[in-house]
Amino acid sequence: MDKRTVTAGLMRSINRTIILDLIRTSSPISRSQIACRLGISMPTVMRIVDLLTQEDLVKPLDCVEATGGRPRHMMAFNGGAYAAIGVDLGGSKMVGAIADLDGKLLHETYVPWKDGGSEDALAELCQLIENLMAAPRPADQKIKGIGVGAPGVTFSREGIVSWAPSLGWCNLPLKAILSERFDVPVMVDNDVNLSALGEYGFGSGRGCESLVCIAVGTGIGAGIILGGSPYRGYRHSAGEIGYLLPGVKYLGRRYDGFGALESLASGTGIADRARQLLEQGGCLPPTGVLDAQQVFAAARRDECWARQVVDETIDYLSLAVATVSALLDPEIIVLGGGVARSADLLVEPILARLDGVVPSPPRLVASSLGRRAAVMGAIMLVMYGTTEHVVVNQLI
Amino acid sequence: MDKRTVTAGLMRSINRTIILDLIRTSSPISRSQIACRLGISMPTVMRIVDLLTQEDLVKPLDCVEATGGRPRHMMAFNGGAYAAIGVDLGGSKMVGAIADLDGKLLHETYVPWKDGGSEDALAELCQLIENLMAAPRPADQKIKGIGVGAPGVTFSREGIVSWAPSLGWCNLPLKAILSERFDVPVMVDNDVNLSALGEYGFGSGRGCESLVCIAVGTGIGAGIILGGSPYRGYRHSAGEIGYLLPGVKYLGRRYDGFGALESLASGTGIADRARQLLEQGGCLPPTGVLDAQQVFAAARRDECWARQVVDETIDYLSLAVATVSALLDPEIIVLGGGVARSADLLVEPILARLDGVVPSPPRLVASSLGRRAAVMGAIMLVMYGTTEHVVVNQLI
DNA sequence: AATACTTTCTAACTGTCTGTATGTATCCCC
DNA sequence: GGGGATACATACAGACAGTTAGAAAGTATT
Repeated sequence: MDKRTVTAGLMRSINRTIILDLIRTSSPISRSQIACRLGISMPTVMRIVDLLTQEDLVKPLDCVEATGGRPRHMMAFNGGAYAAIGVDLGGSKMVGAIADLDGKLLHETYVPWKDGGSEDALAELCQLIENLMAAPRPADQKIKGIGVGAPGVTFSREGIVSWAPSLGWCNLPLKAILSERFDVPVMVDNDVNLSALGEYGFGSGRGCESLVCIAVGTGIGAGIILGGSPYRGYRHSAGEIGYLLPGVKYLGRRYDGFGALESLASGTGIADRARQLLEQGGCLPPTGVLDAQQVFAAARRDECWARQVVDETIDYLSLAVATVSALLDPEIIVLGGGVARSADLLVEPILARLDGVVPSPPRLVASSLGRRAAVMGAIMLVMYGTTEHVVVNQLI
Repeated sequence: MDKRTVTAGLMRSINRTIILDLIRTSSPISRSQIACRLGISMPTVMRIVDLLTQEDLVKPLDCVEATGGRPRHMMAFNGGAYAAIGVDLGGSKMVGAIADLDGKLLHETYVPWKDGGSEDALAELCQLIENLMAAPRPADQKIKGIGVGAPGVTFSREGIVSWAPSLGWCNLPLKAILSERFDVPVMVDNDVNLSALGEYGFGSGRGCESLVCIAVGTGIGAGIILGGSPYRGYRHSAGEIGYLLPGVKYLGRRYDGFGALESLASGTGIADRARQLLEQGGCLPPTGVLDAQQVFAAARRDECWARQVVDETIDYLSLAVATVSALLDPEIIVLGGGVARSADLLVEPILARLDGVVPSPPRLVASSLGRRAAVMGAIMLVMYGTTEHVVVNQLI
């Protein structure tokens, strides 16, 4: 595909993007500060900030700052003027929220999944969106759009969910369907990419240049943000670290739908390993069914079998973190997904195991958004996607 | 760091970059075709192509193409007008070349490394460059610059080799030294990044959007090209796949200077494993010393011990390829480095092992530039680095 | 308190670049 | 040789960022 040529209009879009991002991350800030910080002339800043103010994306504050000369009039990002709807279609649940562009939650819903076919999932999604739209919020607040994260392969540019087995969706043109029905812009992406975007915009990775979010839940996946932009790969399957191989002996098999690493270290894998260990030892699992949460709880109580399962989990996750660090060297690695609720048991031991193992040890932190990460990422996706968000890059 | 704002001048640079790249990859091409292909107006194409012609980067051809109307005057990239010098400082050798911007080699030298200290390496490098500059070439051909690939950690923007143990260099401002001495632009980068850039520009990965070059030599490293640009990571240590861990049991150790994977599957590692196996079996290595080349040669003769070593090597490399594919999903993976001379023994078996293992199987091919990859990458680096090479990217 | 100084903000103008519109050149086909 | 088609050329208009100079609104100084 050919690169994009530039006209005066796109030049304005690029500068607008940069100024808006600066205001968003540095409010309150005055126009002269923007000019100085970006090395851009005052009139240009004036013109663009005026436009942003007209669009309600930026608002002047009352506060001024003394400088020895004429005082600065401070401006701020006006995230409250718009709301966005974000939905995270998980493997076993659906989390939806409506929030303003500052990331302030206005309303949130959580719907556990009834196991149904494709039609049902779509109908429930529409119902959820309708409920969120009806939630009470400031009278003059407009809706910017809807962002949806789907568990599977997505073509985010086209807005198509190409393959989401847990929903029974195949080549579903979700963007077309939803934007037709709700008459607002709709953005679609992979749920793990959205988690990464959420952490990048509102969570542990705020202000970072590059970030990888390792989401450990039903499966394991990684969302990759490089230079502020989600990296999706040539065949839309970057970040599929559930398919990493924790050893040569995992080579000779087929992994259809579930990868080698995730069959060991995902929530499901943790529970499986615990069950096996207990059965081996002659004990029955505590309550018949057993999930990762219970394993971690038992490990906190220092039960021997659970400690062993958790230790092995730490080993496997260390492998994943080492891989990401050695290959991509991101500024920060965020541990997310359901298992991240037990991140306090994981982060330090993983870092300890990586000492001396990888060339430059990563910053590894727990998700600060928890199960809301993908939803917040969807808000971010809408914010970026509804205005031309474009930057220049120096090759080399 | 703040993103870059745009003025009319940078707008011109961007469009210039895109037009030049199109001419380079699609010569011969007419100006009207460029306008049509890029969706840009004719006058703009005219103006920029005129400038490029004045700079001698583009030349009009005599040939015309009938169209039913006024025939197209074809233009072509004029790579022959400039030469660039590329040097690949390997762990055990120094390869240098002078080539024109089409990638046509004019002269090449190969200097095996005498083991000396920092001063020696630099002096020999300077000598090599001087020899290359003195090589006979077309009279009117100007020299665009010098590109150097160093085996270690480099800060390519600053032109500093921060840590190259095999040369004894630490924080050496190579760019400053060489550009002072030779009075031409100098670019510095990691040798593996340059191999990737070479394959991307002139080798197996020509025209690809993203590429990972896995270089298996004394060590193992990967060069990563995403969106036409080398990706180097936040701490300049992306692509260090020599440090991948082929199993949980490799966790509890320290790897100083040599990673887990490369101690098994690099040229050195292959020789080590072969030696161990032979000693175990009571045989002595054929000639006392033993290197990877000999192991592959023996495997071709179907000697049992060598087949086993090669099979294990294939397993380890499959792990590396699977990792790259699962995490980055590049358009193409190129197998390079010294071991790639035996790529015919490796590529097919690796692909076979990956069938059903990774979500979307990669295109895996052998390097087509061989030991010249990094040198050609250096040429590429000079070509990109000496003119403002800049593009726009849509975030999201 | 009046003045000088400093910094922010505003307005008019200039320069650069791309696009549009129109004109010209050069072929093929009849 | 004329009509049609396509490529190339030129003149002008529009959009945008930068420059310059000046007004506004404070603080420091005398």
